[in-house]
Amino acid sequence: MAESRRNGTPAYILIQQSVRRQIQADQLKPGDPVSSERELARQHGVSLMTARHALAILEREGVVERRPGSGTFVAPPRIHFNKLMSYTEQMGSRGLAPRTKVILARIIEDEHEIAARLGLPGEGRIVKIERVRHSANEPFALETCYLPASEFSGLVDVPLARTSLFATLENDYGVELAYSDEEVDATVAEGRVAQLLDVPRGDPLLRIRQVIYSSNSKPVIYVVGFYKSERHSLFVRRTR
Amino acid sequence: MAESRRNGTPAYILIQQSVRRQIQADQLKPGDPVSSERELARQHGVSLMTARHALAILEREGVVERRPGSGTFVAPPRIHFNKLMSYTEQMGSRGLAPRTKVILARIIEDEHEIAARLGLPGEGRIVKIERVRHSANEPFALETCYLPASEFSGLVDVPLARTSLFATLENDYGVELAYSDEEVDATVAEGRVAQLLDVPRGDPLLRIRQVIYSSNSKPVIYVVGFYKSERHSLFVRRTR
DNA sequence: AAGTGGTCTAGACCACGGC
DNA sequence: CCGTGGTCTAGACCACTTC
Repeated sequence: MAESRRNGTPAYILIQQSVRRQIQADQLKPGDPVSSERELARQHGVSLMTARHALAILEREGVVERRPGSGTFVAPPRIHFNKLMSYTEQMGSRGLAPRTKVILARIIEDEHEIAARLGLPGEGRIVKIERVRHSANEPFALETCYLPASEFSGLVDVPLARTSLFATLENDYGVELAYSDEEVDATVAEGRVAQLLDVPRGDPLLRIRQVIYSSNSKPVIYVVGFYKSERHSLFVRRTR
Repeated sequence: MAESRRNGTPAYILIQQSVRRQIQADQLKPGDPVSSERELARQHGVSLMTARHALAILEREGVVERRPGSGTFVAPPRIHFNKLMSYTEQMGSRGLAPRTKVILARIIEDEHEIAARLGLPGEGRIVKIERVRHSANEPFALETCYLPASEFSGLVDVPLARTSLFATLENDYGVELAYSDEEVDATVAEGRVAQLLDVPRGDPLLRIRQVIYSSNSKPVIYVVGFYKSERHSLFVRRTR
């Protein structure tokens, strides 16, 4: 095998990264042609199939569009359908600064239903973090996260107002978040939720309950979120 | 190139089909091992990379799971996350009989916003179909569909109370539905919607606006749906 | 040790797009 | 026409799981 890999990283991932970097650095804009398969293969000293593999994954992720007979092009600014992203990442991808207020961060017990969602025994200790998300100095979401305290009790001391929960988990705890299953429905604002979101009671809210799993399919976070309806909608892509 | 293709169909698609057939015919149940890459390659007289390609696609579709060092296995009966299904199909998959009442089916004009969603010129004629979905003899959803009248004006005469719109489009019109983009938010029941759904005004409703595209990426249907919240929630899977 | 999936090579021919 | 992506070959080594 040619020494196309610097360390243990597969060559096709290095190629993806190099293309992604060019897009991120605005050297390539939507619609611009990406180096062709043959070109990438040559540049990286790699076989054609390997360069193809890299582009195939970028295409599947929607980063790039391939037009047979014509070339490979940077995909138009896509809405990130069905993409698991933290609030920080979502805001960042729109060039906005996230603002978060932590309402509560402590360890709770005897929440059997939540423990069950996390696959924990009934009396499992749980980290509970309640945050209000702001945009334009106005609250628009209330998100309550629950995590197993056995692994993540240290989170209660992390300054989550300015640190991303996703980033902390991935960087400091070595957790690789992989996917989430969400249940979406509609409710109306009441009591504490109405108060924290600063909306009249009776206003419609989108409620999203999600379980986020790590790459080994273990539940890591259970999140219940309430979103002001006129400020937030959810985009989903379904395929047949 | 070896004559691995009978007609013009690529070999990797034929391999996919053969695996799918075995699963469909219950010869392979969830958890059962699928023939290994090398075995499939031999069976189909094809190179390893080609067999791999076939399995890679089946994996991406969630049909199959690959465990390095171990094998490839039929994926467990997956909940159809992010799957584009008609109401009829959804009910059918739960063993329930669909019940639908057609409120309105006619051709409208001068609906510029809707025409825009369908990619039509402003004054395009549009088929509008309004239906109430029932379950347990109780209305739970109001769905309004819009389609370009240029192609689908015949739909106003189809008995859509007992015929699936998806099935009609796919069978009678030769349209291949491919994917949909949905925007989900929360509203409250008001006026005509509250009346048709038989709920008090002010009750929370889930609103889903979706554009359904055919396989050539042309918008075919625009649907606005209102769903009783306590009877309906939406499941979404996101991946990182 | 044998078998599996994951990565990779160095070529090949095809259909199609744009000039 | 040449360059592009799409398909394909006949091998190879690796890390891993299973026995």
